Amino acid sequence: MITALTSLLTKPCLLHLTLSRQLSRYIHPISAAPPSPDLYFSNHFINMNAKRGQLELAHQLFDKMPDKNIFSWTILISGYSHHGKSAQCSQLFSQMLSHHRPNDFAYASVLSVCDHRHGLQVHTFALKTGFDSWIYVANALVSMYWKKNIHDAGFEAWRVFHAMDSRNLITYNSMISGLGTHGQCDKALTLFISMQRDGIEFDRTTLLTLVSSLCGRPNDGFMCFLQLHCLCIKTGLSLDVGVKTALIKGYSISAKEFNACRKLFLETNSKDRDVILWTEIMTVSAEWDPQQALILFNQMRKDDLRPDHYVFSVLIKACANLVMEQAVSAVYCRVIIAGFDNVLELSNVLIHGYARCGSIHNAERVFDEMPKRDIVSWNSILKAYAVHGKAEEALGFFRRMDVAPDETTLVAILSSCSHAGMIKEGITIFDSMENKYGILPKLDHYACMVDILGRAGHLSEAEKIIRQMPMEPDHVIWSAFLGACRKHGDANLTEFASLKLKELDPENSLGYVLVSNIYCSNNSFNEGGFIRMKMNEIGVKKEPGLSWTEIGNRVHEFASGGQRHPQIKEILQNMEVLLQQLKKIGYVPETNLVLFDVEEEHKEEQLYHHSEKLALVFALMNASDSNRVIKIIKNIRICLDCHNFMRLASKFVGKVIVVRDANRFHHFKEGECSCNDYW
DNA sequence: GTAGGGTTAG
Repeated sequence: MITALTSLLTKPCLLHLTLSRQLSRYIHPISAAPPSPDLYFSNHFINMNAKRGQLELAHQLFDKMPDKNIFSWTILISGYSHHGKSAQCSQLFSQMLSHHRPNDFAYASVLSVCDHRHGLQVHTFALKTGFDSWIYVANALVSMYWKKNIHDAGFEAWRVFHAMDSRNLITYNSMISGLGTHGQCDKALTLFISMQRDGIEFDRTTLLTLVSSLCGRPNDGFMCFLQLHCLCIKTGLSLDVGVKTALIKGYSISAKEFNACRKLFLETNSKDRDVILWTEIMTVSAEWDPQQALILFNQMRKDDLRPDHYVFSVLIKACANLVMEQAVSAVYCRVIIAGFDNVLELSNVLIHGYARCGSIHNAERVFDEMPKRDIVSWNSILKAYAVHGKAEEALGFFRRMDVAPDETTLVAILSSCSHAGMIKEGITIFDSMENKYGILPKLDHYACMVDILGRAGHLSEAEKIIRQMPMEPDHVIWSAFLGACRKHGDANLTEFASLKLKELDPENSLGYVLVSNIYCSNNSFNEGGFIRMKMNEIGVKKEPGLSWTEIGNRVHEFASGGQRHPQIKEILQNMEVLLQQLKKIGYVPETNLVLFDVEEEHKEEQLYHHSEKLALVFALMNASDSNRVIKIIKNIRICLDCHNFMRLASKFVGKVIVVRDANRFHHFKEGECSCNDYW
C-alpha cells in the first residue's frame, strides 16, 4: 500500500495544481446539525430533476439554494455522472472541494465518467484522503483503468485490486471484463476460479463476459468455452437471451460450428428473441450462408422487431458476400428510409460492399459524399483500391488522409503496391513504418512484402525477408511465397516452402498441388500422380474451381467442367462459336497449363471448361445490348489462359468484363485488363 | 430521512 502510494505520488502528472491547492483546504467539519426540512426537500427536488436528465434545471436549483449540504453536491455530481456528462461532473467535483470533503459517493461518480488525466488526479486525491480502498471508489478505479487505452492499464487495475480490503461481485466482474477485453482470457478464467474461492457467487454478467472473452481464443479455448456453456446450462443462465447471443458468437468464432449456432437460436422462444440476438444469427449466417441472412431479416420483420443500424450493416455485408450490387443498393434505400443514412459505420460498410461487388465507382461515390470520415472509412476505400488494382489512387488517398494511419492502412497500401508491382514504393513505405508512422510491422505487413518481392520475381529477397522477420512466419507468409514460386518457378524453393506450409496448415492443398504440378510440367506424371494420391489418402482436397454470375435476380453457379449446369449443351455450342471468333483475333490456348498426360486436343477442351469461361458464355447468352458490364466471381485465382480469353472477349463483344478471383478484381475492357497482366 | 459503483450480446 505504501509502495503503491509512493509510486503514484512520484508521478509528476498526478499533482494537479488546482487540486493540490484545494487539498490543504479540504478538511471541513461535517455538520452534525440535522438539515432543515427546506434543504431536505430541495435535495429531493434536485435529485428528481437530475435523474430525469433535466440537468440544467437541477443545476439552476442547486445554484439558488441558500444552504447546501454534502447531499446537494453528490446528488448533482451523480446526476451528471449518470448521464455521462464528464466535463460538468469533474468541474462540480473540483468546486465541491472548497466546501466539503468528498465522500465515496462523489469519488465513485466522478471516476466513472472522467477522462484518464483527471482520473489520475482524483485517484491521487482519494489516496491522500484514504478513500482509495473503499469498495465503491476502488471498483470505479478498477473499471476506469481498464477502460483507458493506456499501456499499463492492467498494471494499475491490478494494483487497485490488490490494495482492496474486501472485494465484491462488481470488483470481480470489472476485473474479468477488463482482462477479457485486453486479450488476457487465461487470467480472466483464473480470477473466475479465485472469485469462487473468495466466496463470491457469479452472476449473468460474469458468465456473459467470460463467454464473450473466450471467443476466438486459440488451442484449448474451445474446451473452456464448452465448460462454460455447461455451467450456463447448469445455472439456468443459458436461457438468458444475452448469454445465448454470446454463446452463438462463441460457437461461430471458436469452432466454426454453424449448426450449433442455428440450434441455439432456434431453441430460443420467439418472444424472447431481441434485435441483438437476431443481429448475431444474421452475422453468423452472412458468413456461412448469406442468402439465409436475408431470409432471417424478413423473419425478424415479421416478428415486429424494428431493425437498427447494426442490422442494416449485417444486411449489407450479406449482400456483399452474395456479390449482388443491386441488393446492396436496395438495402441502402431502406437505410435512407429508416433515417440511418448519416451513420458513419453504415457508409463504411457500404464502401466495402460496393467494392466487393466490383463497383469501385459506387464505393468512391459513397466515400466522397460522406460528411465525416474515420480511419475505417479511409481503410475501406484504400482496401477497395488495393483489390481493384488502383495503386496510384490508393497512394494519392494515403497522402491526403486526415487521420493517422493504423496497421490496417499500411496493409492496404502495401497490398496496393503488391497488386500493381510497385516494388520501390512498397519497400520505401515498409521501411518507414516504424519511424514515420510509429507502427511495428506485423505478420500481415511481412506477408505483403513477401508478396511484393516474390510476385516481381525477387525470390531470394522474399526468402531473406522470411528468414529475417522477428516472428515465426505463418501459413499466410508461406502461401504468398509459394504463390511467387508458382509464377516464377523454382523447384527447390517450391518443395521447401511446400514442406513449411504442410507443417503449418496441413489441410492447405496449395503446397501439394504446386509440387505435383512441377513434376507434371517436367512430364514426371507418375510422381505427380503419387502426390495427388497422397492428398486423397490424407483427405486434403484441392478447392474445385467455381464461378458465379448474376442474371436477372438469380445467381448462376458454374463448376469447372460445367456438367452440373442444365444448359451445358447450349453453353458449349455458344463457346465453340466464340472460340473461333477469338482465335481469329489472336487467342492461342495455353495448353501447357494443362498438366495431365492427355492428348493436345483434350488439353484444349479442358481449358474451355474452366468455370469462368462457362460463366462468361452464359452471361453473354442472356445479356441485352444495354447490359454493358458482365460480372463474374471466381473462388480461386484466374489462370493465364482464361485471362487471355477474357481480354480478347471484352474486345470482341464490346462489353466490360469484371472478374473477381480469389485475390483481386480484373476489369477487362477493349482487350486490356486493369491489372496490366500483372497478377 | 436524501446520493452511489460494474458489465452486458451486435
